[in-house]
Amino acid sequence: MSPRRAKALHGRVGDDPAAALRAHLIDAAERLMAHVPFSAIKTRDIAREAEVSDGVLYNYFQDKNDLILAALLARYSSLAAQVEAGIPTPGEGAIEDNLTAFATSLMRLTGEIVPTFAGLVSEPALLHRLAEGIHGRDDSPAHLQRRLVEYVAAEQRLGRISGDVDSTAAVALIMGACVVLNLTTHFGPAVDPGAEEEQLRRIVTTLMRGLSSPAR
Amino acid sequence: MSPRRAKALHGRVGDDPAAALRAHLIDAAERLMAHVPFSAIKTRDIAREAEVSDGVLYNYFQDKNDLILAALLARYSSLAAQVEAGIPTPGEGAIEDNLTAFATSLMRLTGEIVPTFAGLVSEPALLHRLAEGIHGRDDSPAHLQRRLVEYVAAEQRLGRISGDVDSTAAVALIMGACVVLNLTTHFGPAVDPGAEEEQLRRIVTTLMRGLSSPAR
Amino acid sequence: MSPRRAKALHGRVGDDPAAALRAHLIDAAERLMAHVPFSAIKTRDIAREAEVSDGVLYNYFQDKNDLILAALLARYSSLAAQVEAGIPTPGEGAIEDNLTAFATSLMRLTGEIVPTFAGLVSEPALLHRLAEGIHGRDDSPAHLQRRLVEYVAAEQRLGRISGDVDSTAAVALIMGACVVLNLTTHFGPAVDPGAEEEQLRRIVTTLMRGLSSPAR
Amino acid sequence: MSPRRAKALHGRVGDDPAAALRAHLIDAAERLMAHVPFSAIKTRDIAREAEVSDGVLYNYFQDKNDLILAALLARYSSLAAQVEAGIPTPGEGAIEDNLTAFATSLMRLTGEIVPTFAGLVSEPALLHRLAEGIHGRDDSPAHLQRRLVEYVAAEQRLGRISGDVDSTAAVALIMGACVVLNLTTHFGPAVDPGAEEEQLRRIVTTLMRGLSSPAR
DNA sequence: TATGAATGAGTTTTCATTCAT
DNA sequence: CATGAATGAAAACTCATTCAT
Repeated sequence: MSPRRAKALHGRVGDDPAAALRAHLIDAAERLMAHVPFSAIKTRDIAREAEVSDGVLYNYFQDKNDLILAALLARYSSLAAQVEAGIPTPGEGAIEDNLTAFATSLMRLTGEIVPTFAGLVSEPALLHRLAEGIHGRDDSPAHLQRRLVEYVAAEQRLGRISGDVDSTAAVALIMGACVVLNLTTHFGPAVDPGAEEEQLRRIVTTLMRGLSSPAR
Repeated sequence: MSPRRAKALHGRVGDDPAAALRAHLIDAAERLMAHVPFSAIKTRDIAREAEVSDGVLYNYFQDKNDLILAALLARYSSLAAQVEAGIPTPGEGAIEDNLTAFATSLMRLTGEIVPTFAGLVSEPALLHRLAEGIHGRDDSPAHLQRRLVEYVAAEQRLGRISGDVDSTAAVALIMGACVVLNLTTHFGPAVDPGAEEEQLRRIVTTLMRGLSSPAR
Repeated sequence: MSPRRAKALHGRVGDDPAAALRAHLIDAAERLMAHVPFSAIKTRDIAREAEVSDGVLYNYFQDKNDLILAALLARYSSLAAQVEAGIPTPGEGAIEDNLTAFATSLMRLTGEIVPTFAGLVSEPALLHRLAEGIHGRDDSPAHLQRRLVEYVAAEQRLGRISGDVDSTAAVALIMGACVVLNLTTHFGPAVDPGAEEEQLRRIVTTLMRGLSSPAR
Repeated sequence: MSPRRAKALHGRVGDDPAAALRAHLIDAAERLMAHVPFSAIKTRDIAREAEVSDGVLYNYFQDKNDLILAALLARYSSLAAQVEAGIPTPGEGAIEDNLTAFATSLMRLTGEIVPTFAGLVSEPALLHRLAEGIHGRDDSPAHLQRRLVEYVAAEQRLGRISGDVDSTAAVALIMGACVVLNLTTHFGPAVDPGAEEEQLRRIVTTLMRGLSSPAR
C-alpha cells in the first residue's frame, strides 16, 4: 500500500515521485510569476494552478517563501539561458549587428525580469537567499557578464574591436542601455517595438564610434 | 481657543500647524522608506515613527496610499534635485571628468531610487498616480534626461564632443551604466566606493573612445 | 470677562446662554434625524450642522447618547403635537371623514416616525431612557391614545358612534391600520399618495360597518 | 483524505459537511438575532456563538452582510411559517374565535419580527436584498396577506362575514391591531399575556360589530 | 501522504471622546 | 468655555499555516 500520489501529476511517473510533485509545484508558481508579481501570489493560487490541495506545499517546502525562492531560481535559470543564447559568436557577422541583436534580446528579457524580481526589494531575506542560490552557478549574472566580456575580448583579439577598450566597461555600457531603455518604456507611454530596436541600434552605433571629437 | 498640537512636533511652530503635521507625517514615511520598501510599511509604523497616534493619518490624507504617494513624490523631488545638481556646465572642466562626476552622483542616487520605487511594479494603481503626479513637472525624468541631452548637445556645439554623436543615445549609455553598476553592487558582494568611482571612470573613458577598431 | 459665546448662535441672546447652545445642538441633531437614522449620525455631523466645534457637545451633554436622547425627545414632541392636532372635534363633520383625515395625518407622520425611531431597537438602553423621558408627559403615546379614546367616547355620547363599541379597541384598530399600511408601503413598491388615502377611506368604512353578516 | 471537520459540529454528520457548517453559522447568527438586533452583532460574536474561529465565516459567505442576509431570510421563513399556520380554515369554528386566535399568534410573532427586522431601515442595501430574496416566494408578506384575504372572502361566500365588507381592508385592520398592541406593550410597561389576549378579543369583537351607531 | 476546511494573528480604517491652547 | 486636532479602541476582512480525516 504505497502512499497516494497527487492526481495532478496525471500519471507522470519518475524514480522519485516526491521530487516530481516538488517540481510540479515549482512549475505552477513559475507560471504564475510570468503574469503576477510574486508578492501578490497566494499559496492558494499556486495550489489551484498546480491542481493540488492547499496543504501539499508544506510537505515539500519549509514555507511559502521556500517555494517562491525555488520558483524564482527556476525562473532565473530560464531567463539566464535565454540571455546566454543571445551572446554572439566572435568573428561572425558585423559587430554592430551582433551587439544590437544581443541588446534587443536582453531588452525583451528585461521586460520579464523586472516584474518578476522587483518585489525582492521588500524581502531582503528572500533576496539574500536568492543571491546565495545563484552565486557560483555557471549561469550567475557575474558569469553571464564574464561570457560577454569574453566575447568582446575575443573580438579584440580578432582586431574587430579596438584593443584599447576596457571590455568590462564596454559590457556595462551595453547592458545598462537596455535596462534604461526598458525602464523608460515601462514608466512612460507605450512605444512600438520597431522604434525600440531602432533606438538600440543608434545606441550601439554611438558606443562604437565613441563621443570624443575627432579633432581632439 | 486653538486645539492642542501634536506632542511630536515638539513645540516647533509655524504659520500653519496643520501643514506642519502633514509634512511631519510625510517625513516619517519618507524616513521609513529609506530602510523599508513602502509595501512593507504599515500605517502603525508610520504613526510610531512620527510619534503620533494611529488615527492622525486620516486627518491629513484620504488613506494610506495617499500618504505613501505624497512621501514617494517628496522622495522623488529630493532625488531629482540632486540629479539635476549633478548635470555639468558646458564648456567647463574636462568632458570625462564631468561625465564621471555626474555618473558618480547618479549612481549614489540610484542606490536610493531603486529600493524606494521598485515596489511600484506590484501596485500599478500607485505607479499610475505617481507618474501622473510627476508628469509635466520641471523635474520629471523626461525633463532631467532632456537637460542632460542639452548638455551633450552644447558640448557638441563647442566642438568638445563629436558632432556625429546621437546625444540621446549617449545619455542612455551614461545613465544605463550607472544603473547596471548599481544593480551589480546591490546583488553581488559589497564593493568599496573608491572602486566604484574607478569603474565609472573607465566606463566613461570607454564611451568617449568608442569600441571601433581605429584600423577598421 | 465673561466666557466666549459660540459664534453659531449668531448673537441670539437669552437669559441663559448655556441653555441656548444646548438647545441649538438639539436642534441640529433633530434636523439631521429627519433625513438620516440616528445610528448613522456622527458627532461631527451634528457639530457641522450646528456650525460649532466638535468638542462643545461634551460641555452640555454627558455623551453622544445624551444628546441623541434629547433630540429624540424633541422630535417626539414635535411629531406628537402633529398627531394631537389631527384628533377630530366631537360632533363636527362626518365620523368617517374625521377618522379618515386623522388616519391620513397619522400615516404621513408614521413615515417620519419609523425611520427616526426604528434604530432604537438596537439600543435598548436608549429606548428605555426615551420611554422614561416620555412617560407621564401630557404628550405620551398613552396620553394621545387616551385623547383619541375620549373623542370616540364623546361621539358615543352624542349617539354618532354605537354605544356598544369598546372605544379603546376602536382606537387600536384605527392606529394599527395606519402602521400596517405604512409598512406595506415602505417594504413594497412605491405607491401614489392618492391611492393611500383611498385605501384608508376603505379601511375606515369597513371599520364603521363591521364585519358581521347582517343576517346574523 | 478528507480535511478536518469543525469541532463545533460535534461529530454531527451529514452528506455535505460544508452545507452543515454553513447552516451552523446561520443558526448561530439567528440565535444571536433573537437577543441582539443584527446591526449590533459583530462577526466575532457569531464566531464565538458558533464555537468556531473568526475566519470561517468567509469560507461560506461573501462577507458579513451575506451571512446576515441568510440568517434574516431563515428567520423570516420560520416566522412566516408560523403566521401561515395561524390562518383559520373557512367555515370552521366561530369567526371571532378564529380571528382572535390568529391575532394572538400574529401578535406573539410580531414581538419577534420587530426587533429582528427594525434595523433594516438604516441599511437600505440590506433591506433591498432581503426584499428581493423574499419577493415571489410562496411565503412572502404579500402572499400571506393574500392568504388571509382569501380566508375572509371564503367566509363571505359562506355568508358568515358580510358580503359588503372590503376583505383587504379587513385584513389590514386585523394585522394593524396586532402591531399596535405589540408596540404599546413593548414601549410601555410589561403586561401579562392573559390581558393581551383579552384585549385582542375585544378588538376583534369591535371590528365585527363596527363602529356605526345602529340608530343612524 | 493528500485533502481542504479551520485557525487566528495582523492590517486598514472609523469615530466617540479627550484635552492643550 | 470654545476650539478642533489627537487619541486609540474597535471591527471587518485576508491568508499563511495547521491538522483531523
